[in-house]
Amino acid sequence: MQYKNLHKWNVSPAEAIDIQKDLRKRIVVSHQPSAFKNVRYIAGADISCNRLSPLGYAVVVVMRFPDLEIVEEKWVKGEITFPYIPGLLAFREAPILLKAFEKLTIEPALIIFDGQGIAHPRGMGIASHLGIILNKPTIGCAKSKLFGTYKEPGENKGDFSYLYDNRENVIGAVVRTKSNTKPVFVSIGHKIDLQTSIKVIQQCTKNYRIPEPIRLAHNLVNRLRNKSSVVSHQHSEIADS
DNA sequence: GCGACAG
DNA sequence: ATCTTGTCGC
Repeated sequence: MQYKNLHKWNVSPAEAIDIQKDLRKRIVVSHQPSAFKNVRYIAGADISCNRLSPLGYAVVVVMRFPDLEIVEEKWVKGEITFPYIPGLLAFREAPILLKAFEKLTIEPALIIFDGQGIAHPRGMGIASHLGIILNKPTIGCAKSKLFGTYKEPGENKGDFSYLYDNRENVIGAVVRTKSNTKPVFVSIGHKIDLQTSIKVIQQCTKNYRIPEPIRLAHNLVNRLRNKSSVVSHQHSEIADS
């Protein structure tokens, strides 16, 4: 999968904020839900990092839609250097995620990210940021809130409420993907509308709170990290003995 | 000054 | 996110 480098990543937090403010103007908000009637492939992406080393993994899983069969999985191992700073998640995760996207041979019509889209202090969460760079429709689906106010949605699967910024604008939705379970925070990433985003998230959710594309990406990234920790443990045992 | 704060 | 033990519910 191809993309254009729009800016550098090894920047200071202040420079990162300037980049986000600049990219904000380039978000495309779609108003045509019907445009996704013939979606064939949906991707989910996630990373995993070790507390002790800068080495981490990134995974992209592509699934056929709407049957959600896995059609491609790509992963990379690499350094994750930028620290986690609320509001600057993309600067930590995007560089290694892009390396995984480079390996994709199947072009997904839509990508779901584990994090916010426009439901962000500067309207530039990781889903919007990577949507612009990859030039693809994207959705942000986070496990918790970063920004905005909302009322708790109903307790049944399918119930949702809206997320608002401090001027009463709708910036996302709080969606109950599983009954009696914490909701997820859905927002537009790029080139999509909120109604479609909610619908896609619901159609990608089976028996778990987290929609399948990012749930499986998360699973794989953790399997990779655990596998490598077993190997290094064996090495240390050999060294100790 | 204080609380909130994706992963 | 990661680490980490038991515990509550479907």
